[in-house]
Amino acid sequence: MSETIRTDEAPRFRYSARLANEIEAKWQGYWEEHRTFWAPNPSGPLSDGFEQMAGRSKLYVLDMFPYPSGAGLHVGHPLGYIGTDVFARFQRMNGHNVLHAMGYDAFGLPAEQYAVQTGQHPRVATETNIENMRRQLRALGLGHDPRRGPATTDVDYYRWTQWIFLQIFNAWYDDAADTARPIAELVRQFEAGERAADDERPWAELSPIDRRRLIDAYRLAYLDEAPVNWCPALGTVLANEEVTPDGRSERGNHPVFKRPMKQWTLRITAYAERLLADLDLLDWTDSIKLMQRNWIGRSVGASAVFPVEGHEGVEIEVFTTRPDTLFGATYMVLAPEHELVDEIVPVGWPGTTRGDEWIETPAAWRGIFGVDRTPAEAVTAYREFAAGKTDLERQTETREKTGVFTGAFATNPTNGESIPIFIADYVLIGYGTGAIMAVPAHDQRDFEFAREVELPIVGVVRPPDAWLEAHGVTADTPADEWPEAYTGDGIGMNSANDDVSLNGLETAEAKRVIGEWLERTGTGAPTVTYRLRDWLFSRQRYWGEPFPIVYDESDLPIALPESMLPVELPELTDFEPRIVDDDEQSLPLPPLARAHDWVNVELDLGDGVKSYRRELNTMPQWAGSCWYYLRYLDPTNDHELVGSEVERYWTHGVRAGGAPAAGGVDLYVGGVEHAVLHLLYARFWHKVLFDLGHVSTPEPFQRLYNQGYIQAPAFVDERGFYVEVIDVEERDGDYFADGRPVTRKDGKMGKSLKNVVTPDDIYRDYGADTLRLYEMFMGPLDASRPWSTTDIIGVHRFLQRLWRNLVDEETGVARIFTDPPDEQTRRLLHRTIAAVRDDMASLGFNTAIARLFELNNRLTLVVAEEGAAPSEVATPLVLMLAPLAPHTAEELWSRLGHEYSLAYEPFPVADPALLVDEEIEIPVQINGKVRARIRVPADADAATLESIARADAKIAALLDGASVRKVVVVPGRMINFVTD
RNA sequence: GCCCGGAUGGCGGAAUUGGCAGACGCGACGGACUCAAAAUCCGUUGCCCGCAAGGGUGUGUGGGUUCAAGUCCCACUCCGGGCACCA
Repeated sequence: MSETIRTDEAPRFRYSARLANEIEAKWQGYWEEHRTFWAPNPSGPLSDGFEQMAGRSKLYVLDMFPYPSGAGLHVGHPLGYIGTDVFARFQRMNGHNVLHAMGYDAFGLPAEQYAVQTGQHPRVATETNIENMRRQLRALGLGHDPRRGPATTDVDYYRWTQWIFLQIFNAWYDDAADTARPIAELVRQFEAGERAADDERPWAELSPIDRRRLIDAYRLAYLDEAPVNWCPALGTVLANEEVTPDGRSERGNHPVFKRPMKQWTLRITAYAERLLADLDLLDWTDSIKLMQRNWIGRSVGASAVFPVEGHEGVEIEVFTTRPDTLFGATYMVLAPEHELVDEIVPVGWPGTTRGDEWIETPAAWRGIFGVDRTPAEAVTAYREFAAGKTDLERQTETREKTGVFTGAFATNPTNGESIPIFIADYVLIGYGTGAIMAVPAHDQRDFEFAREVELPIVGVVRPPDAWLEAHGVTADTPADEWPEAYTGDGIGMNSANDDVSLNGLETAEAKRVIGEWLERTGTGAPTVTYRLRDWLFSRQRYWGEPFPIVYDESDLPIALPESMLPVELPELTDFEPRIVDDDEQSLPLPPLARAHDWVNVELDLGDGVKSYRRELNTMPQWAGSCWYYLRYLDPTNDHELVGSEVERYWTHGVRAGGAPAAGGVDLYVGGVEHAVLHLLYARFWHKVLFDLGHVSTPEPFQRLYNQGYIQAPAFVDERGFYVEVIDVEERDGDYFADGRPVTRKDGKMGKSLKNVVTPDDIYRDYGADTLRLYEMFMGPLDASRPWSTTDIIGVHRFLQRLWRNLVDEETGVARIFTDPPDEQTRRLLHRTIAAVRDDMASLGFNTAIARLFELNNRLTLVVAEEGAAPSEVATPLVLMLAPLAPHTAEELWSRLGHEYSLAYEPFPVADPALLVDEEIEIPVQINGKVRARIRVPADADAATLESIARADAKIAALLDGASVRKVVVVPGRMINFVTD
């Protein structure tokens, strides 16, 4: 139910929704007309007015790129946008040249899916949605620079997205220099013989095709045939980051399958170490840094090579974090998909030795599908079993270890032991080398598998006595009688050969010694491995950026020259992704394949006009959002991504306290859901651009702030379905919809929970300033909090009272007197200014607003007495209100007699002399309990305070007869008498 | 399972380095204005005992450090988030 204000009876100039709407429309028009929020660049077409900014320091405030949804905004969306706007306006008043703008991340699935359903071009829906969102955001009074709001779908924009892709494609990572370099430098190194192909063949002996293959393998963007996340329901492949832990698509929650496919991949892993290390330069919350660290997943250990017996030159490389346990490796495990498996599987089962005894392959080794199969059959059966497991089954399963013997053996390089090679699905193809050495005594998974399959367990680290005791064993108990693996550190044992001994060494020392030995003997080396995988970068969609890539008859990719950009999306009428066949193994057929005239082109790429085939995939939605913050800086530049002077001006590092600054955006506000995906991808692209000299800072976002979500009451009926919140009524604490009981189940506001409140409703009932103020007042910006329509009235009343304190409700004329206010009011004013300044600087808008409430409450008393407000209070109060409720503040400012906008008026500064009181009240405690309060001079010393306290009648009475053991006096704070 | 957050009145939330718990707002209650209602204005409002003065108690639970703990330490409960067979 809306709070309808009976405007017909209210005074003409009472602050009501009607008046607020009038004021808001007026000032939104004014700001637009006067270009109030145009932030001038130091040079170039957007530099008009830069001289007037001389002496001001720059500030770049940024919101995460919004997707223009067809549903329009609900009140949860603009929370962060309001926060950045308040901060930007505050800092503008503090003398900064503030850049604040908003564009649209407009490629992507929803528009395309809508297009598939309706046959309407996605551009149409996208443009309508952007228009609607612009309207809703404009009504909020956000102070954006309207010249800087590109959409990723603009040809002028995606031309540069394609250009960045070309930079990435035409670069390689120079590990020695730890930087990306133009690919031409690599070609030159090969030509000059400074570098040879992996197979040692000299450049001169390579065919042109082989040369291209060789170079392509170094590029930061490369085609890779690898198992990828294939989502048939979406008709596309997905990046690892877009797949949920239970193996479903993050968008739409559809099942995702692993399929080998040839796809574009970006070499983000080359940057793993820098992405990790440079987190230290950033002012981000620890939790976001931690999520990035976890995603990158650095782990330190060693690689080791195990020769496969009977196969000359065939080796299995493993990674281990516990190289000190190498002597305890009693078997190996390959991931079922490992490429060596087929090569090493023998025709028949071999025998093996156990102690001195020669035995046939034990039944337990041959797998769970019967013992009468050949090794090849057993391997095939196991692979089918493993691949058939859905990810959900893997979740719910008790994680019982299964696996099968390949029939092959490897040699443990430390002790020469012959150890069997298994495949098992507890080893993942996607991590490390997809193969492990198994040390069952010191790894719980290996231990469980060894128990299951009857493999030997040899202890090589002596556990501490406490562990032995807790597990009911002694130091003499063989490891295969332990109840579980010992995975901690300890003293090495059973670990010596003629060349090296780890016996008696602490774990850390043993790791060092064996690392040296591995390196010396060429059987391995200390290594660092990352969990991060390269970024799968192609999608089988229509509504995305086409790749600036063509293929010739060799099927190898060829980058188009910059001069051929943009590669525009061809017009289609059917946008649906298809699959080649209707079975499980089906392959995606991108919609662009149907644009035959576009796909097959005649081009002159330097050696005459020839026929080429265009790349059919498009880029993922992340592509456009990886770099938009750079385009905001120089949106009209048609010969550069961003002009370097402009780029340096807006992104040079400023960090308080002299700590090393990463530079980039000064304040970046957005939801925590982008903690890994967008923020990792954007950092990666930025670093590539940095390495190649296109940007001047190593990081894109100096300070990141995660705003919370607006939650809202939601209700489910007996069947568990959500019901529209508007249909729910409350009776004595119970809830009913259409007379049926429903249960309250709050959650993030959104269409799916049917609990959406739109900003348009709130504008209508209260005005945009009330909405802004309410969202900022609800709680700290970084916390999620429940929307409460009843609470809004509080901030609306505040605006109404403040307005009434300054303006006659009947005539609209300001009621101001110029005499100074009383001393108490003046002191409160200056305390308020000091507190509001601090709060706004630290984004503590909720407490800043509370302070303004207090000052206004005081002003109400003054006005009641005097009939008008002292201008010495009114003026700073309006200025302090301006960032939060800009329309109302502008209107008051103008009614106070000012001709121009207050957007660049200096924010009030407190007089320090008025912040200190001469006399203060402090509590007097007896044994920690407050028994009295005394008024004392603010600078009274401890002795004075004690004597004043003792003189207090009540304290004197309570202390009478008690023996005071101790007196704690904190001058300016409190006094505590401790008695026996 | 591992790693991060968090828990304060009926509700949203305030509380520098340990120093008066509950700022500010909502709601509720009482009053003024009104024929009446809404709006507006004034007052009260953590809980318990008490007519009152006043006293007791109180920041998820249990313990500890301290003259003093929402804040620090230990153990736990619940809620939210991230990761998860990561070698």
